Amino acid sequence: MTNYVSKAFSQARESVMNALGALVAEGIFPAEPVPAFNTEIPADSKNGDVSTNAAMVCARPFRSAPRKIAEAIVSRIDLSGTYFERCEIAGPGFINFFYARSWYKDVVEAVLTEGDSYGSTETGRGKRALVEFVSANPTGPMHIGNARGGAIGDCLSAVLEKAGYDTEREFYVNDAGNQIEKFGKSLSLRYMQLCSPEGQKVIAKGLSLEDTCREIYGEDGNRPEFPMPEDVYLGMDIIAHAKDFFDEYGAVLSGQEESERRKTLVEYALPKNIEGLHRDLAKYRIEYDTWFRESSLHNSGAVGEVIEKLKNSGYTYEKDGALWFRSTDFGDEKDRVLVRDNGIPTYFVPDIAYHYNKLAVRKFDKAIDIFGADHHGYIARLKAAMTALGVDEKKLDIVIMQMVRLVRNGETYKLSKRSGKAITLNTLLDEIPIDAARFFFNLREPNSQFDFDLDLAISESSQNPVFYVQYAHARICSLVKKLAGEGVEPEEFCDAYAGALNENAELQIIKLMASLPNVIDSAARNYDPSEVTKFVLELASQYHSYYTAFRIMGEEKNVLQGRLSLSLAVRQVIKNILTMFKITCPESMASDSQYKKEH
RNA sequence: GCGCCAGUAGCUCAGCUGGAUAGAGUGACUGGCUACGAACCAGUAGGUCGGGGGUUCGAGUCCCUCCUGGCGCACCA
Repeated sequence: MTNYVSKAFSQARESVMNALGALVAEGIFPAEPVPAFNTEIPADSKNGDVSTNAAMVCARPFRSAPRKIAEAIVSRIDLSGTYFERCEIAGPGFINFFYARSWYKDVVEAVLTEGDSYGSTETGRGKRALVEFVSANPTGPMHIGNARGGAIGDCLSAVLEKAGYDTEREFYVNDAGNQIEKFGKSLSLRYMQLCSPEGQKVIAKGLSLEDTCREIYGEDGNRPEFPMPEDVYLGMDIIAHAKDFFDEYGAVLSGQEESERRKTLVEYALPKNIEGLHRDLAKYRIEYDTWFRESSLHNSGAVGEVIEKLKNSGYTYEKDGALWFRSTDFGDEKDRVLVRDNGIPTYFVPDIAYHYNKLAVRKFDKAIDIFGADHHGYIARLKAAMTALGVDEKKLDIVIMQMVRLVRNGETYKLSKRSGKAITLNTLLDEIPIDAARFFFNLREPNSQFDFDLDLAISESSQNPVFYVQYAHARICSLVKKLAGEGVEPEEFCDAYAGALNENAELQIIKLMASLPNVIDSAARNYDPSEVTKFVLELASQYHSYYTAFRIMGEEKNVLQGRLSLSLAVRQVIKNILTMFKITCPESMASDSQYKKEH
């Protein structure tokens, strides 16, 4: 798994350093330490394939003009044994290196021989990463924000895997605490409303579930006859659970204690909801390694232990009957309550126990959470707690994902879970292709807010960039088939074929493909899968352009085989990326006539 | 008021640790299928990189300040 960009970079740096060493030895330059200098790929290929600013940063210590230094370096530089055929001075003092043919040949060969594993790196080898994402409350269906979080989390996991990390995906199930209390309260209220005389009247009509709900509660689920308190869920899904239970067991719970009724209803509805989360996420092609239950932390005593550990750490105190964590000692804005004055721990405590479990118990080298932007204030206190517990907080990384604003007919929707009016993940996936959703949500970096235009996503999903990439792949498949029909099969890539790749467009494509390992590493380091998405879009774009400008069939043999090998390499790279993102990689697109009929 | 994130073409956004002439898509306009797939390509038009200071060989990128927008600032999760 050679990285040809990195290899060329280090060759360039080494030859510059050797030249500088010689110049200093000859007394031409003072024996000052060489400052750190950059090696980079210039934006414009006219400025070479690899460029360094070494001469410019040496200007000050050597007390000489950058261009003069560059000239001296170039006069002493030895490029034999490197991938470069020459170098030259340009602009204010850049030294620009130009690849020899052997570099291009080796890159194409590497893509073809490494095949499905091309692009993988060993950066994270031996390290275990845990990515926790979505972790939607099991009290209701998932919404469009979870769709973004799911796509980002799953594709980020894939990026980390490519970068060599032993990666696990995890869903944290909040099956305990206040949310569940609220869930039980909501279920109980709805159930009792169904048992009431007004409810019974409607049920007697034997309508469908949906119509029953509308008839009883109106469109928004909140009719004045059935007032609902502030702290309950109003969504139709709650009503549906209550109705299902009623249909199965009738009014058996109406005479029971409120707490008993809530418990029974939660035990009835929660597993169904969790099953629904599994189902919807599987449909979205997300498979978790672990579904971690919050309740397990309570049952195992881990929550109590964490309180003890924090007390022993000395970073807690009691005030107003509550137990506080001195998180300001670690840079948090204010201290936080761990245990309320009523003796019940806040949500913070099981969350500390959970992250302690990830890092100290299960010993992951990296624990990565995908948070919605509304939780960003939570990061400081969580890291503070890790530090207080003696866990290296640098192992905990939080990716902040900005909220999705839903736009329909030019209007923005306010997502409200309480009212139950949010667009569910399931609805979204019914309306737009999964390929498109997974790609679309990884088009921008997580920490950028963007509008999700539902009209656009539905009516013009064929314009989604994912089709552009898939089309490039299908085109190459089609080309290979066509050639096979003419009796032309791809042959092993050799010097003669490589030598026929002379067009600038061809060399650019090869350079782009060579950078995939760097893109993977960068995306893993920045926790940003969109870097990979942008890369594959750029590759598809360059290939489409190339394909239109140059012919392959009917060309002289070396040219034909050279271009065919290049095309096969492009196809391989596209396939590797789409596959890692769990996006289908079609060998043919729907036929043109069929496409036009549909649009 | 305090904190986090952002402001780049009409719209949606790229722009890697400061680098050479700021780029795509989309919309508008103009061309290209008897052609390896036109879900494609080529071209034209569109910019005071929110405003103002500063740092240096060099700033969309770093620092300060102001303006605007999003999100937070619970003994909710």
